[in-house]
Amino acid sequence: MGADGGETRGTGAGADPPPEALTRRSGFLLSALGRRSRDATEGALARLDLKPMHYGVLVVLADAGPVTQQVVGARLGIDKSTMVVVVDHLEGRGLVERRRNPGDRRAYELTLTDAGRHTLAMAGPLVAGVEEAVLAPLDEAARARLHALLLQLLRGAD
Amino acid sequence: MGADGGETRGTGAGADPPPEALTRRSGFLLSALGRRSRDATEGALARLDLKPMHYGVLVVLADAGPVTQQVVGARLGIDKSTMVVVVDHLEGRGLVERRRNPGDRRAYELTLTDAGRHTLAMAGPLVAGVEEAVLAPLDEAARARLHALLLQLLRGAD
DNA sequence: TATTGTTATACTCTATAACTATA
DNA sequence: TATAGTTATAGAGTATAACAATA
Repeated sequence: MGADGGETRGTGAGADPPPEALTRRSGFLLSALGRRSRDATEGALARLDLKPMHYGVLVVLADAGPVTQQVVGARLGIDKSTMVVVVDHLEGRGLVERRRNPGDRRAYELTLTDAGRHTLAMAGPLVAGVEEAVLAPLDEAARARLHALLLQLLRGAD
Repeated sequence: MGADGGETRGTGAGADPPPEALTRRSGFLLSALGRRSRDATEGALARLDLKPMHYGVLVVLADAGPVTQQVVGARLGIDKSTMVVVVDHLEGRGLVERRRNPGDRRAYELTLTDAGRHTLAMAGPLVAGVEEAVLAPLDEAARARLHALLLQLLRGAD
C-alpha cells in the first residue's frame, strides 16, 4: 500500500474518514485513489465479463498489432503463467486468437478478432465513464494538471 | 484496477512501458502509481516486521487514543475478522494492548504501548522516505499541487 | 543451454458465515 | 434481537517451480 495504513476498501465509501495523519501523505492518497479507481473499473467491466487485465490485453493488441504472449505480459507487468489463464479466457470467448509463429514455433502470435475489437469498443466508454466519476470533483483544467503530474511520476521512475 | 489494463507489478519497473492508450487515462495512472507506492511502502516497513495495515492501526491509535477494534477497522476500511489477525500480531509483539471496556464488556479498547509508540516513531521516516522516492520527479510546488488535487478527489467522493 | 508457453502448486490477502459472550 | 470479537473456511490474485516443445 501507499504511504498507507491499509485501506482495504471503502476509504471514501461510507465508512469513517481516515485520520489526517494518513491523508497528509500523498502516498496514502495515491494508494487509496488507485484502489478506488481499480475497483470501480472492475465493477464496470464485469458487465462485459472482463477483468481489467483482460481489457489491458485487448488494448495492447489493438495498439501493437499481433505480438506474443510474452510481449503483452511485459507491457502490462503480467506474469507469463497468469498470461496463459487470461488468454485462455479471451480465446474461449472468441476475442483473441492464438496463432503459431512460423518463424519461432515456440511462440504464439496473439491477434484480435472482430469480436475482440467490438468488445474493446464497448469497454472503452465504460472505462471512460468510471474515470469521469472518479474525477468528478475536478474541473477540466484541474484534471489536465493532475494528469500531467501523474504522468511525470510514472515516467520519472522508469 | 484503475482505468487500467491490469498492471500487476512493475509498471515502471524494468519492463516495457505500457501503451499510450492506457497512460492517456488518469485512472490507469492512479492505479499504477498507487500500486507502486503501496509496494514500496510494504518493502520499507518489512524491516520493522510491519505491513502497511499494521502501520495504519498504530497511526489511528496514536491519533485517536484508545478505541475499539471496530472503530479502528471502520477508519481504515479493514474487515473485523482481518482486524483480529492484525491486532493479534501487534499485541504479540507488545506494540498494542487489548483491554476490556468496563462499560461494554464485549468490546476491547486498543491502546498503544511505549514500544508501539517507539515503533511508530521509527516507521514514520521509512514511510516518508518512500514517498520522497515516489515523488522525486516533482519539485516542491508540483508536489503541493498534486497533494491538493488528490485530496480533493478523496474528499469529493465521500 | 536458453526460451515460449503450459501445468501444478502454494502463498497472501480478504471476505463470509457461524459461533461466543455480552448487551 | 443485536453487537464486539473470534474462528474457520473459501475465494481471488499472483508467484514459483517443474515440464514440454522448440530454438
